[in-house]
Amino acid sequence: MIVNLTDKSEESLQAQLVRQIRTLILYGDLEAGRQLPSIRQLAGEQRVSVVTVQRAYEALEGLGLIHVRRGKGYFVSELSHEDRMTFSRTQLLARLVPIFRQARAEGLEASGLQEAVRIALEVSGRD
Amino acid sequence: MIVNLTDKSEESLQAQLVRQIRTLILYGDLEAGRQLPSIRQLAGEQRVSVVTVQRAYEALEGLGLIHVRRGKGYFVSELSHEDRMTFSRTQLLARLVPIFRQARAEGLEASGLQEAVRIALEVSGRD
Amino acid sequence: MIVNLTDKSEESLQAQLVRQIRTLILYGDLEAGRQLPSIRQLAGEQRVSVVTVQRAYEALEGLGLIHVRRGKGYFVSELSHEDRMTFSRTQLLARLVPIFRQARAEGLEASGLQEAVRIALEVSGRD
Amino acid sequence: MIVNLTDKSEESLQAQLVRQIRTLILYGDLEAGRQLPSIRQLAGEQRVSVVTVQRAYEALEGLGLIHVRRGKGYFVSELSHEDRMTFSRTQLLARLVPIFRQARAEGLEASGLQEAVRIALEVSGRD
DNA sequence: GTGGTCTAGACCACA
DNA sequence: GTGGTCTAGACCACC
Repeated sequence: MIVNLTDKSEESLQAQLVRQIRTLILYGDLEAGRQLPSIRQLAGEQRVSVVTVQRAYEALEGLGLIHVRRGKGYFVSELSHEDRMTFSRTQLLARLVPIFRQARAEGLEASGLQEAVRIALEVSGRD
Repeated sequence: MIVNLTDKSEESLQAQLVRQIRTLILYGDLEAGRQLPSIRQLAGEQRVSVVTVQRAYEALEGLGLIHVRRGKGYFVSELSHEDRMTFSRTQLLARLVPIFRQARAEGLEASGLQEAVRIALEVSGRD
Repeated sequence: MIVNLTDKSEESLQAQLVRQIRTLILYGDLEAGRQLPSIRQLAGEQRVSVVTVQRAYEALEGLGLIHVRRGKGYFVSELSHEDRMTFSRTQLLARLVPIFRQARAEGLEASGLQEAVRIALEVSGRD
Repeated sequence: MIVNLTDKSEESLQAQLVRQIRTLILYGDLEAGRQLPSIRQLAGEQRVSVVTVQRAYEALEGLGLIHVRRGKGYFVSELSHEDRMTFSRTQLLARLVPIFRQARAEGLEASGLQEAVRIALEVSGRD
């Protein structure tokens, strides 16, 4: 499983793990039912503490994206394509709303907001 | 100057100060050239450590929104309406792009993104 | 013999085996003197390790519900109907007391306790 | 703050902390708004790891019984007497139902259940 | 001072 | 082998 961790980011290692694995699952690179690397294995590979990986896995479990089978390991949960899209859209919405509120509070008009959104959509679509 | 701080938020006091003062300036409630409350005064009013205010002011200075005059205090920098809009839009853009990238990485199509944006714009407009 | 195991429960496989076989015996589905499936057979049927079944049988033996005959296998022990009821009631009592103690320590009055018990009895009786 | 930990119990240290502090709060020994001992202090006093205390505090926060103020510490949340009773009753109910179901599955009649409950209530009320 | 995060070991129950 | 729990250190941002 491919993840890239850096301690130069202001995002914690745990958070980086959660975000990246979340992406792998939602995008479909980790299909439902597949076993995740064991806590110890991933910790070893990524040179992080077991506790860090464990907490990341617990967080993903809390999101309903993975589940644990005692003595077996962690597995990707069953999510329909629709489930995944709904999940992504909900999370996206939760992040956008406060940002738009802030921008509005600073005096940006709807037209300015839309312009910024248009550019951001375009920029994010490249590369 | 009206700010509302709470130590129940997960946003740090410093971050709350920066965000709220930034909003006051960009929205125009604090016009250019006006003096900000002294560090000690604001700290006293808000029951907050001097260091917290100090660092918040430094952050705003780094953003180019305020400047210090030795021995006088902090003042709101000159920004044309256009400057303010540009500033807001730039900051907005910087926050939106990584979010959209993440959503795209999770498989959300342009149509799904736009749908979420449409809803978020509407929701954020109510207040 | 009918048991249902799942590795999605937080109850260990061993504990699930003990609880379910215990129920079969106490309810009378497994009459006294009857031979239990061999360790290997049950392990095979249930896709579970031999060790898991072994330990479950040992636990049931410790409870006095089954006994082993060297070279023959495990058998359901002789228990009169009254014995079974006494056993169930004793086990029930042992589980209820600490729970009630805890609730009392949290300030629940006798009336509140009884109300909760009344509801729990009703809810557990449906299905 | 008085807690008693033992590593002889099969209950984890974390769980013991959660249960005991929960009791102190619900019973009213720790009144609303009061600051809990700092993670480090409690860890030192009780000779447990900081992480153990931290996870216990996080669990209590998840239950809504305490909350954290950054850089200040953990504090007991505001709960009306009624809130506390509701909380206790709900938790109690959640523990009783599966126990009663199990007893019923083993053939205990309503009368037997009630008899056991009666005795348990009495026993738990002594000392 | 506070909590938040992290490390590198360790022991346990369970499979 | 797996996860669950624990320890005893450590560094950081924040107050």
